[in-house]
Amino acid sequence: MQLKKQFGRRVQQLRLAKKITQEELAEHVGVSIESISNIERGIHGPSFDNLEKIILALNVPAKMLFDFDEE
Amino acid sequence: MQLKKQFGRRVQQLRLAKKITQEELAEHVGVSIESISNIERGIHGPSFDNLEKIILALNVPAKMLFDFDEE
DNA sequence: ACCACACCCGAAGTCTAGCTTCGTTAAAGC
DNA sequence: GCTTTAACGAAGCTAGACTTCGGGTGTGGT
Repeated sequence: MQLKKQFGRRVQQLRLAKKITQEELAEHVGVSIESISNIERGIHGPSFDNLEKIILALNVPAKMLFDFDEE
Repeated sequence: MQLKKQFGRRVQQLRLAKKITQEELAEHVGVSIESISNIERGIHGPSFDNLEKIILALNVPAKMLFDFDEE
């Protein structure tokens, strides 16, 4: 429950750093914009396959998405 | 596909570092021993809720489970 | 004032894959 | 030879990831 929210905030931070919209990220990942919205708000986490796609779309090392200290 | 295997190996490494068996980890996480076995072999990744429980069970920061460089 | 954009937020339904329970096999240690 | 640990397959269940609908909010541009 805690982790989803922390992860969601991290996705949003890295997405904004890339200056792309939720819709653009959704297209790159291959999911709906609502799914990205839900992930960023911590409603639910991504599947492991989509986690990998998010990492590729944001072009960051995996551990950066779980590095909550350097927010 | 790539990520599940890397993640699985990392779980095994950190579990062995704690000197606990798959069965003990399974009990702490609250899943079956086969599920832990499948995760470590990269058959499937954990759900986000169980990912959080794995982090707690191994007592490591989340990013350490995705830090594949320091294997 | 109006429109477009970006996003939040439900509700309700679909469906994948995470998880389970069976069973078998095999290596390592004592 | 017994026990422990873990790999591995198959088959079924189910939670939750994901979807589509619809409505709402705030901002910036013209």
